Amino acid sequence: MEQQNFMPVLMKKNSTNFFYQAASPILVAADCIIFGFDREELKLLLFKRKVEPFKDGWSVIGSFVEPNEGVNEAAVRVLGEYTGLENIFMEPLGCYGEVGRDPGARVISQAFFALIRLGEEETQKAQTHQAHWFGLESIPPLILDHGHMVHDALEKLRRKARYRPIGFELLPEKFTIPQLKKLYDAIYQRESDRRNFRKKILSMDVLKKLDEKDKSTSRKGAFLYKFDQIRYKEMIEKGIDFVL
Amino acid sequence: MEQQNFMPVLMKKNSTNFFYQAASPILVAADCIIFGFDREELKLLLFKRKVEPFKDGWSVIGSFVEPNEGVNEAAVRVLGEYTGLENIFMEPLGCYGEVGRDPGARVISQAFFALIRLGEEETQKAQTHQAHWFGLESIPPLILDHGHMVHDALEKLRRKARYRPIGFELLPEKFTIPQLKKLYDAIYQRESDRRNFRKKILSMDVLKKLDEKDKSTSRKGAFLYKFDQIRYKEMIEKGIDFVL
DNA sequence: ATTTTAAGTGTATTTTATACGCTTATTTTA
DNA sequence: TAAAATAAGCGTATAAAATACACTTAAAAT
Repeated sequence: MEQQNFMPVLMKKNSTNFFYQAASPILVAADCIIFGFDREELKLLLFKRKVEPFKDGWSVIGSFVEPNEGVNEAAVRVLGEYTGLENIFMEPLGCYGEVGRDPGARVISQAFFALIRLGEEETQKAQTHQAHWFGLESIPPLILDHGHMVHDALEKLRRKARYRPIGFELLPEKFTIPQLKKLYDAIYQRESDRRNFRKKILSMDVLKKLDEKDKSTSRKGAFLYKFDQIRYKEMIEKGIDFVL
Repeated sequence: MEQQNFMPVLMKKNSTNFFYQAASPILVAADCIIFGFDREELKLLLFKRKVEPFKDGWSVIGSFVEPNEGVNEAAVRVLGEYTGLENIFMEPLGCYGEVGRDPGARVISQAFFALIRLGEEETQKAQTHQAHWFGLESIPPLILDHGHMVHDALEKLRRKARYRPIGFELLPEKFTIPQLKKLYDAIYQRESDRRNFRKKILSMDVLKKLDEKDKSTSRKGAFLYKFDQIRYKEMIEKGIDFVL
């Protein structure tokens, strides 16, 4: 935390390595765009910034990368700090590196996007961190280029969800086919055919049917399924596409 | 180039902004994985590193990001410095940010991949910079995590080429359908059906047929085509997929 | 004139996507 | 307690796309 922190990254300060000596260190941030699904709606986690500039503006969560942690590690740390969750699906979104993007300093941000299943606890926990889950339709203006990041994240989520079953990251371990359909319809903001959706997902053979039913949304009840990871890996190895 | 370069990124050195003050700047590099196509084979541009550590090892081209340039700008500069080319197709690949990835210092690398049409000049020019074009089958061991970057770049190229016509970036303005097929077969390392390939690409209606023929590869000669950018943009807007 | 070869055309078959009617299990209500 | 209502689930018919492969053509080489 002291001033000396500005330099330790340069281990060979007085070496003859011209290129490394001439280089200028820059602040690097890891920002996480976090999506959640509460079985009804796709949501985005935002929080009220505590520091200037743009204090009290809405932003995605993030932190500067420490000298002794990798960029991915920093993202995992950030996610843990704000949500208390570990082992969350997360992957890199991109680098935001314009010179003037942060008036506070020259900061480069590596953005990530993460997917979370929302239960009661998660929604509650958000409150305690001055954070809030927003429906996709009601996202407030964001600071810096965070609006841009969120836009890119949504696009990536849509693209990604087509050929990797990341949708499953947003559902509980056991889920029904109508629930899965609802999620995909939320991601793509469309209304797909119930019967064809079922046919397609079942034909992929990556779902394990359970004997239990979920009766929360209909009188008849819908059978619960689990995602079959082993079968999915086989599919990928054989080069079969997963397109929903 | 002087020592003062270490600090200017922090504009508010003595402000009350705790977070920014506590943050540790890090070296940021922009690295470019450059693919080229010489009408026969897909190739990768590598060069012999001039500085320690790993002097004389093969690496992709790159440079540290300057305080007064964006990360993307840095990539464009690097590409220009090494190839003399501008307006090249390039897009971000990802961030490589492990703590120990570069023993010379804590360096985070933002990687990009670029596509270049290879003529005589380009191949010659490479020589002058201690650079060399390698066929994909004969890539030498690379320094640091550059092998990893190249692997990722190839994967991304393959994925990307399926639904964006980036293949056209690798061909001259006028090209024949057999040439285009050869390129896609090189990217995917397969042998697709000549007739079906033609049918598919023509059905997309993004090629403008010219009256000229290219006779360099057959007695009969093959008609030359141009890529119809306007038509392509229309397609994208209508949400039509481009899959080869 | 005949052969050779890549380029180009056409067609038949299989696979996949889409549209949509019908049945089922269960709860509500009449 | 029978009828109505509804989400879940099943099946089938049609359209579109992918694949396989036979055939024709243009021009140079023999």
